[in-house]
Amino acid sequence: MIKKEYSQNQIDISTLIKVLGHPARVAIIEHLLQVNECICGEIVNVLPLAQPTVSQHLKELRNAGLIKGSVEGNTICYCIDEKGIEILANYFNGLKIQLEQSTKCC
Amino acid sequence: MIKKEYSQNQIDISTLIKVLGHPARVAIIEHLLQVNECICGEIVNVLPLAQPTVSQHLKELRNAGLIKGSVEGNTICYCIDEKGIEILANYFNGLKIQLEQSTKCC
DNA sequence: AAACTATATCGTATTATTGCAATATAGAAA
DNA sequence: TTTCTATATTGCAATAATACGATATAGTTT
Repeated sequence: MIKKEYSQNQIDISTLIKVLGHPARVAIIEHLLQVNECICGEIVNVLPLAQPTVSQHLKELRNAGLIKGSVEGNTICYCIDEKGIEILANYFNGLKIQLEQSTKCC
Repeated sequence: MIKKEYSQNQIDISTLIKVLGHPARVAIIEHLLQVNECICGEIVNVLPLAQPTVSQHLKELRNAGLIKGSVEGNTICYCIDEKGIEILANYFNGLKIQLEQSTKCC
């Protein structure tokens, strides 16, 4: 019995991944990618969700470092935080490369 | 009010992403990557979880197309399914590339 | 066939996530 | 300063995810 606990990396990356494990948050990222930046209200209009729910999803994305929001007077302008996306892209690319180098299995 | 529903792609990719949004399932993938292939029992020994729980996580990974399991007599040999990993790697790499091509924001 | 081993499934308790109405906050406009 | 507009927060109900003991299944060994 080895019974290792999860490594900090495993916890960190799964926590980050989890944030995009919801269609609303994927839709937000994809919308921001299309329009480059937009105010919160636009996202509320685009998604099939009420304003408080969108606000909640935006908060999670922000906490995770996947989007940034900057206050502009009355409104808040959101855009993608490249760093978060890059961490994810690098992680999965790393897995893919390791896979390519390993021998075929069962 | 535009209020679009999620696209099928958004639903599919978020569903796939979600499967890796748990440290146990990340740990399983990473272990399989290290050892190339192994029987279920080994994963039970490595993770800090009871056998039924591991079995459940393996099922989810398998249903999502992230691992494959082949029966070998009494035991089941699991290994990574490259296709699932590749879908994820490609998705995030696509986001990253689109980001690099877009202009800086707020 | 009886006992053993490896894995899966069932049932269920616990906890986490999601969604939203109601409300708070804070800047903008009147 | 009142009203309006944009966003956040609170409280809570509904649902989903997680973990595991108990048990089922199926191959293996004796």
